[in-house]
Amino acid sequence: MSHASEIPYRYEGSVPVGQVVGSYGHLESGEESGDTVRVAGRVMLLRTQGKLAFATLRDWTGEVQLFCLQAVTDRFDELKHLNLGDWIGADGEVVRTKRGELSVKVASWSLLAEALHGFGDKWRGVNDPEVRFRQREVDLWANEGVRDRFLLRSRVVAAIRRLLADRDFVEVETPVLHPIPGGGFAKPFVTHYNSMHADFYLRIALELYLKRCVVGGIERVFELGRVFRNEGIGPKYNPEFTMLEAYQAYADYHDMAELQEYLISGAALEALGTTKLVFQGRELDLTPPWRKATLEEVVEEVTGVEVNLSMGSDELRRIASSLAVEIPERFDAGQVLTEIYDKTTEPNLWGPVHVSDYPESVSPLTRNHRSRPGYVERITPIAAGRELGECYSELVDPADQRARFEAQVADRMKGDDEAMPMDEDFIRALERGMPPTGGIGLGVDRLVMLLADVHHIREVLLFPALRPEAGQAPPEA
RNA sequence: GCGCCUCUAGCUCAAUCUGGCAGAGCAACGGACUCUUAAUCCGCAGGUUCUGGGUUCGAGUCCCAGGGGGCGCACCA
Repeated sequence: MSHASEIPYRYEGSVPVGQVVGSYGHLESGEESGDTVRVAGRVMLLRTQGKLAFATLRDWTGEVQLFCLQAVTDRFDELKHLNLGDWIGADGEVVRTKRGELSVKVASWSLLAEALHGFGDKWRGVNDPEVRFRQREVDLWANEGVRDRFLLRSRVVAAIRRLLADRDFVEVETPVLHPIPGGGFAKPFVTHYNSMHADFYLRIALELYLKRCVVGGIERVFELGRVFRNEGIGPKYNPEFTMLEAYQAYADYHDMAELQEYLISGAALEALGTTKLVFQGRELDLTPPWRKATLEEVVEEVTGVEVNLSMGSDELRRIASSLAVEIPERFDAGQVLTEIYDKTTEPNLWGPVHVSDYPESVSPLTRNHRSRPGYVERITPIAAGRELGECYSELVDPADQRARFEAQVADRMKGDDEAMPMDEDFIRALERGMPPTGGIGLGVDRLVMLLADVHHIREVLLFPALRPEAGQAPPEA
């Protein structure tokens, strides 16, 4: 039996439940306020008792009890037969019951939506991951804390925008469809543009277009957007994720490390009210300034082994082997050094710490170090054993950039399918003159994971990537 | 891609180890109840135990194959 025809098109004047609870905390048990309010939300629990009924009504600001009396409440018998999960709106006086529960004593009410499917065990909700992630709407209202986590995410993103605006950064939107994938190391998704008879790539990074904005005179520019990487799914990996990149003219990587601290600690402060948090049971203090250390220093701290790029490839490979780190044949000394750091050190840095100065061969868009040959000016902010982002002194010399791309193309020929292709458009932009510029990248999902204290990226993505459901054929089979 | 684990009522889970009538709570349905708080009480109903095959007098349970899902590894800057 459908009640669709009863559902109004509009429901006016309802007050957030949290506001009702906040405003009438002073009522004594058994006291009636004399004030009538209208509330709306989902019926979470229903306790009927003859000529009395109590319902728990939840909206996105909180819960309040509905107190219903046969003698007072319209359509009382109908109300007693609502389903858990139905949406209703109710008008009534704010009272506190004899047993002390703040309530709306319902005079009249309207059905606003019917829940035709159950929503799991009323105490334990739904555990099945298949339901939690494929039918997230169920997870959002059946499981404690899930919706709050996404509200937290929203606050983090809003905070990042505001903090950047406060430093005069301008937000832009650049193409998602790229003729040449660039700006990072990753396998792209390929798509086809019918009217151009050409393949395009979903972007793997924002970098190259944003730098062209700087060349064009947008001196502080950022984009907060989705990027796509054709990779496996894991606790920290989803094939599409949200990345912040920001570029600032006249700044170097130290300035950008400071910007990272400002954004990360500022987002924590705005979203959580503090920069001192607990992640997976361990304290983490994001209050700036963060410690700075070179890559070699942190490797030595964690492993007790001294490493240095000037040791050369053979010596570094011997060290890697002694630390049980496997190294692919094609790696050069810089890649070996970075691999040792990635495998042995980074997961053990609780931080927060800025790890600085990476080998040139792993950073083809980054400017050479001003005093350390073979290195580039790159800092990675690490907290809780994870990389939150990147900070760079950007490479601005077009000739150098061309040489780096050529080295990448050579790697690609050797079988590295994540090495960057040549991008002539980008080089031409640099040839028009790019001022000294600092850049950052920040993984928004991983930042939210840290602040929300969850260990799986699925918990901070509303609709994480899942295998297509069996039996769900694509539109064009 | 490799390894491990898992699949029982709408939901959350027992029964599986050690083969012997497939169960409970919640939800649903019917009823009682004027202060409940995961209300309580009475009643009723609910199953292709993921699928297929095998062993056995007898399989939810053991074996094989397949499927869904999870976790780990690999991939992943």
